[in-house]
Amino acid sequence: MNPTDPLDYKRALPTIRLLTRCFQAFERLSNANVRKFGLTGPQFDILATLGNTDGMTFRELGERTLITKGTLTGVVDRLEARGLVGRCAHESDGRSTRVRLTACGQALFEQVFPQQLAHCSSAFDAHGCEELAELNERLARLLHSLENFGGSQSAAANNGENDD
Amino acid sequence: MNPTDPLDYKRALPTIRLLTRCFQAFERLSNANVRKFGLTGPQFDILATLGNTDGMTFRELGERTLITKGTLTGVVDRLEARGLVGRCAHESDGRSTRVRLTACGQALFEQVFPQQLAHCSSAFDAHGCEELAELNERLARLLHSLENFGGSQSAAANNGENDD
DNA sequence: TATTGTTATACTCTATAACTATA
DNA sequence: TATAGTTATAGAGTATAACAATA
Repeated sequence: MNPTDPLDYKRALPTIRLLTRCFQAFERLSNANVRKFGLTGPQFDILATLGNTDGMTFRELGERTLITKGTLTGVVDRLEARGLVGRCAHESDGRSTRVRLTACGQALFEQVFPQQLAHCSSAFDAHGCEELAELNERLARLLHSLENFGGSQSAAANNGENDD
Repeated sequence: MNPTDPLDYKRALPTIRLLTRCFQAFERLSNANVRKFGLTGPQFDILATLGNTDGMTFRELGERTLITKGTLTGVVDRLEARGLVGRCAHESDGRSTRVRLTACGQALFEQVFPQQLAHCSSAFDAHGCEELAELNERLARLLHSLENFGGSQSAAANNGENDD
């Protein structure tokens, strides 16, 4: 049972199942909370990515949230229609648009983000810091493999940096 | 830094980010392959869940794939329109419908499932069996917390048992 | 009354590609 | 020519709730 035996194509199956189920369980938890604020998952992602920044271009926003440009226009449209984000011209590149939170969007971000984090984090209460740290190490290694696999996959996305 | 300190609401954030990014990276990998067969993610889920079974009711299929009944009708409709699954009356309960793979669906399952598994598993090649086993242990513990959190969350789903 | 599955509604996201305007 | 973002199209999944048939 060589760990890199190409014939043993089933060895990753338990990991795949667990990863999927963990994420789905987390997402249910997360979405149920986010929807109370009238936000969808992608909308919250954008709010969280724009929070505590000067705003960013569609391209940057797309790279961070893994939403493609055509879709992003629609999602941002809906947030703009609700007065949560605004578009403004880029200072130096006439092709670019900068998206940023409005005062209203910033207020919502400040209300939702910590509350959302607290809500989701409480599901991790049974797990000590060391346990999480070890899990993180292993997930980080796996992430590296998954993102660099094949080469046809697009460059690693670097999701939001908000940590307050 | 008490591991269960309720005030430390940010301690789970790195885990949440890694879990999300791992799953997204895996899903890109998985979906890219599945789409070559003209299947969407949910459609493949259903195919994989029905494979090597006698079929099952909508309720059971919904519990395993985490797709709600209204949506499930639509997804099954599309698979049925392509001749991959069929509906038949339940033997003992007149309210129930049994969904099962057609010969054509079974053939597609046998073609796609192992190939998909091999495709996805190769992204795990750099990880030894012991490393995966430890990751699995930790994910299983986390899954238990996530699925049992709050109590308002529905019972744990038990995704497919296909392992061939 | 409760459950199974269908139907209906309305929306959000997705993939894809053509298009514009700038660079 | 290449890039940034918009528009158009067509579909597919989602949440929600009302509904019919059966238990």
